[in-house]
Amino acid sequence: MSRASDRAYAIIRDMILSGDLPSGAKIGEEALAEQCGVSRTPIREALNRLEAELLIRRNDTQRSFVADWSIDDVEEMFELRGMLESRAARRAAKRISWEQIERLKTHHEAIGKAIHATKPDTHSFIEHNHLFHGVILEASASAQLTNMLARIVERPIVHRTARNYSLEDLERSHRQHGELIAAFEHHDPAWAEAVMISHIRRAFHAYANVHIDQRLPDMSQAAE
Amino acid sequence: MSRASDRAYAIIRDMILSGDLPSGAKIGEEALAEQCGVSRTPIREALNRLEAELLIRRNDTQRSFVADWSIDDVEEMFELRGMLESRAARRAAKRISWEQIERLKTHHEAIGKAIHATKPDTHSFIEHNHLFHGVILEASASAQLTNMLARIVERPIVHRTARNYSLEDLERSHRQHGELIAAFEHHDPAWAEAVMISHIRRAFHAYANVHIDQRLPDMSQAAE
DNA sequence: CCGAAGATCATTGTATACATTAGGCTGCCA
DNA sequence: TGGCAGCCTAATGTATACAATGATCTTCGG
Repeated sequence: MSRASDRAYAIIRDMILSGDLPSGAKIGEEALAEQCGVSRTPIREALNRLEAELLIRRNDTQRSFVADWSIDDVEEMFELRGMLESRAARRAAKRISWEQIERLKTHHEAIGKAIHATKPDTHSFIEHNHLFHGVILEASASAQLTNMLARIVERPIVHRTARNYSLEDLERSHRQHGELIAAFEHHDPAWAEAVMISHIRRAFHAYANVHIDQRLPDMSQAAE
Repeated sequence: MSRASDRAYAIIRDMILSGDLPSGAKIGEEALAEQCGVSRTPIREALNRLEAELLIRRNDTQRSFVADWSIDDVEEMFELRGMLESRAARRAAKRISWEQIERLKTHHEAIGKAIHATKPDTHSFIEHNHLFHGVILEASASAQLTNMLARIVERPIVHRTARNYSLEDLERSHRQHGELIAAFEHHDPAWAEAVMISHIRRAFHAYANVHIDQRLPDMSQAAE
């Protein structure tokens, strides 16, 4: 997209993700325009995008606020992501090319290095993890899945999840990626789908354990 | 949303749905502004919304075109809709109130009347069908499901599907709605989910039979 | 003293003018 | 004659000014 509105989008999103703009905070277009150094026009475009991604809510009179995510929202988000990503994996398994599998392996190795550095390189992990899933989405060849998942993956929780992974979590995630690659090499949709479901659900529980010690959600309903 | 940008959105969407703007047609902001009687600013907002709904595509240089939907895209759309709506139905079954069930019954009756009028009232059918599914979405109490389905339901194919329903299709749809209400009255998530899946898949096949006589898609893979 | 109504202020919606950039046309050169 | 280069045109991106609308504060009446 355009330069200014993209910058504004990135800046505002980071302000929300970093907690600089706390949940429920009022968002004024003019104030943001000043902070971002652009006019209100690109700010408005950025706010529309952020609203579509549910990072921002608007009250009945179009005033914007930072959305607050309850634990139930987070759980629902992970489940939707699981549905969509597993479906993408199934489609990808039928269509993925050897070139795409090679790229998966490249990111897979990079993640391995990031984990086993003297100190785990979380930033590199997140980066290549994102690219890894991006290749699968590309291989799924579904504009609609891509469209929907794009809105989910950039959300606060997904970022904070990986940041709080233990070494064990990181290694488990890495192993699951390896399993996904194997499923793709065999072009086995059911296998890829199953691994992906497991992968996302594991991520949810890693998040839940860190962020809500007091409440272990009853998964018997949700996970079924 | 705002008055002018909403009107612009509705006008442009109708131009696409009616085929006035055919697939692949170039979309110029200024030309549309003139046709809609507003300035480019609300037009741009409308185009962003339509792009998010995949009714419009943008090339690498931000120029807009009417998206073309292949039969595979349509199939994928129905499957995504099935996933999301069945999930909404499951959630709704756990949470739906008697007041909401009453509203479902109201729309159910209205649909019945629309079907059995001297000449089936397609417009009324579509309207109350939309409201019926809207109540379920409301009862699901998931902002994220609502958000995602809102983008899908307004798409060209969904509209054209009902328009081409035979009397038999209409009655079958009506019966399935009745079944859904029963599932909700018993607060049975599995039942509601199953009926909804069947409901959406039936809609897909009704669409496919009308629009592609030449190719009956191999559902063994997709439906699975 | 409390409540309601009106005015003022703040914020968002729209229009227009300007900047920037991609695409195309024409003319020159090989 | 074909291809490339530079200008020209058209379309999008951004800023700013203005309009409309909702919120808040003040004041007047009960």
